[in-house]
Amino acid sequence: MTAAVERLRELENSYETPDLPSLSDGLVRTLDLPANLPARLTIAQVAELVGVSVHALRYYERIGLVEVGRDAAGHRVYDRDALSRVVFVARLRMSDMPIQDIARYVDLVNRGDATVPERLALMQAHRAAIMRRLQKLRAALAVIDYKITTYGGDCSP
Amino acid sequence: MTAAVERLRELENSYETPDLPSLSDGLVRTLDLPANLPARLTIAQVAELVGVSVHALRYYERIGLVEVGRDAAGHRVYDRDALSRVVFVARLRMSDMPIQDIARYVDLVNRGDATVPERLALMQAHRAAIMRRLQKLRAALAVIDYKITTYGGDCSP
DNA sequence: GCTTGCCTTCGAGTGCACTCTAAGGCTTAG
DNA sequence: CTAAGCCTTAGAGTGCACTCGAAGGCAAGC
Repeated sequence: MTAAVERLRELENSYETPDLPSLSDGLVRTLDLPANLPARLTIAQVAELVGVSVHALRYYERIGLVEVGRDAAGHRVYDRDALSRVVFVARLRMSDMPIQDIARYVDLVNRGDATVPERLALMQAHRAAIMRRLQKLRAALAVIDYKITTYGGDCSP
Repeated sequence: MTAAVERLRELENSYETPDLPSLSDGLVRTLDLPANLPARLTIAQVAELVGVSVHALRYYERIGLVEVGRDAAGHRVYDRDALSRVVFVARLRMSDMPIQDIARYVDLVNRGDATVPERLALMQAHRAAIMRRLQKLRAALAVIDYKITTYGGDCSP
């Protein structure tokens, strides 16, 4: 558990975590859920915790990304499992994975162990997409820095 | 001119250009336009060169991001200026700057030198946005790598 | 008992950035 | 002469990912 967190930090640092203040992205940047969380959360609490809107949470449920139970009053009750799922989905969204791909992945998980290779392939493809995105962003950043430092402020490339 | 290109490379490298094959992003990653380009290009040539669709180019013109001349037949003629502008816009889009912000910037440029500080501020704000985006992507990448390496393939966070 | 404030559903609406369609014009090749 | 293959316009359509609205349920506080 703590080892997992350490490994995460390690991986994260190996990609040059910058010196900017690390914005709180809700739970999305922790690997294990905090142990002191209540076992059953309301939709508002999950939204706050994970950093997405309640609207988005309901939407995720509607399109089948998460299953969430209900209490006697018909209100959603997020248990540990549901919270895990939400955090997972939020992470993938954070890296711009299209909802459709996330849905596909979730579907594969629901289909059972036979789909493991396909899931892995999906993740690896997404990893490659993130790498490309990073590359482009870094290039853009370099251009913008060039523009800022040399100054000028015109519209030339 | 060559010094400028060198400086760009330098900046780019200072952000750890990864070892992935650098995708051809049209002209968007070069600082100076190649000298051997024809002085007047058709919309299709610009689209090919810059890596955006002709539809997008027309759209950019329609919303006022670029001004483009016409030939006798009413066809668009992109001169050096227009091409510069397009490359500039494409670069900003590449880093996910919203069209509205780009339009604002272009508008400031058209307004003249008095707007220079505001333009600089806009660029700096955008730079900060890119840094945040990079940060999030790196974090997401770390999580995904963790998932891929430890394997498992489930939906837990 | 009523207001406040959270929650519910379903369906419709929004914003962004294109993307495409329809109807037509010019130019060159066969 | 005509067909191919570019281009033009205005306006409508698309896909994504939410986001909101309307109408109503339930529980706590005044």
